[in-house]
Amino acid sequence: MSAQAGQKQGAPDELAASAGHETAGRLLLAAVEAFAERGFHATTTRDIAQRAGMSPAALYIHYRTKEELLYQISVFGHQRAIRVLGDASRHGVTVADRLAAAVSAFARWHAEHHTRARVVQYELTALGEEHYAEILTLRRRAGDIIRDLLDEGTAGGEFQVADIRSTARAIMSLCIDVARWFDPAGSDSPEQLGRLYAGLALRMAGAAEPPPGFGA
Amino acid sequence: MSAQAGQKQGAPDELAASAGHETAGRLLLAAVEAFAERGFHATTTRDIAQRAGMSPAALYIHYRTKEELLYQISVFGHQRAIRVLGDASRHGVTVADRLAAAVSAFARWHAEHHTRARVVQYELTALGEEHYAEILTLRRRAGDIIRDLLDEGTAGGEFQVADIRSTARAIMSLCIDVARWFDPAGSDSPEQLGRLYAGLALRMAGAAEPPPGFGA
DNA sequence: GTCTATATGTTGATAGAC
DNA sequence: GTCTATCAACATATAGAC
Repeated sequence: MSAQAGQKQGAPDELAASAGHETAGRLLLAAVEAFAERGFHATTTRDIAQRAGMSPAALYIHYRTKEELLYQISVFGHQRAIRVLGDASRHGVTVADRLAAAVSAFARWHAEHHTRARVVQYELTALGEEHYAEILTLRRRAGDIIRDLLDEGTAGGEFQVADIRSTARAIMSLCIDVARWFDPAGSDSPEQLGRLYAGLALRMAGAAEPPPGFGA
Repeated sequence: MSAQAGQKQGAPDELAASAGHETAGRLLLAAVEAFAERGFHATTTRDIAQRAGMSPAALYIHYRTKEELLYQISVFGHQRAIRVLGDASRHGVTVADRLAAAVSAFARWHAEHHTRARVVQYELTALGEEHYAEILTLRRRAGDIIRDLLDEGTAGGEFQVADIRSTARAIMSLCIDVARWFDPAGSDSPEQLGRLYAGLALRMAGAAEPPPGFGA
């Protein structure tokens, strides 16, 4: 795969652009692919540089360490995922609509960006201590979005949830795990998956089923 | 942590025993911990040997390669998880009871054995091609257990599932992801988690809610 | 079966030319 | 800003003594 693999023609990648420098952005995309395939620790700086079409030394002009690459990917990925989740969670009149929109968007993000989601969700522990703590703060924000929706829906009688904290965690967990198994060559599109997961989340929340013919 | 970390006093570990030789078993347990902490590729044979209290060379008396250690862990772990799932799935009169039992047991296994479950579920891709294919066959069997239950319940009118294949995958996915986040120091016990997840799975399957006071 | 010692290659990161 | 060349540390796996 080339350094631009996964990059749609003419659609500038946000992650690459976030680096501020063209070469730095290319290295960032190369690192995502390498980390997703082999994991952070097993990825060599040589591999990253090679995927970006550069010499091993070039990496250190743009990033102090290999860990800094992971950190940039992690921060940006979390920010995007949380934004997608948060925006969708304000998109709807009823709480059920908003939960469905939030879950649909979050699951869909993990399917569409499954490669970088894999790095974002599974390589966290390779971060340095300070960077790790910083990311955990971001993650708490994401969990709170779902929990607030369950809180609101339960208080208003639209949802029936015995354990809000655990149920919110389960819904997040369901969406996150998409990054592990999703295969773009499989039969489900990210959109279909999002719709399906929205329905599952509503059921998990004990929301009243829509009458047949509505939704689904 | 010592090589016996996680090992309850006097309770012989099945995984260790499966090696057939005491030292080989100790190396297997050491490898599980190392792979879970750092990932397969990033784990050194020195680290494994050291955790088992042996010299680096001792590993190669019992295992030809580092990959063979992962393979043994993977086969045994999958066999156990599938057995736990399959046994529970025959435990109940109604389909709903059996689905609840299966999900409860499967989620609980991932919580109780979260360290080895992490290796089993997330280090698959580090296996050699043949070993990987072998494990995939095992995994398909696990997925089929849940799918068969959804099939049966839907045919009998007890469940309401639009997309059986995807819903079965989602239920499996929910349980598997427990290995990623479960913290034994957290507030939920594996048993509580199993109960909660059984209820969530029933809802995902569109099973009729038990009247208040029954179950939950 | 376990050890010490080591062969052979690779690693993250740097030095210095251009 | 990028390259080639390189360092010191570390990797997997093996040889041979006990």
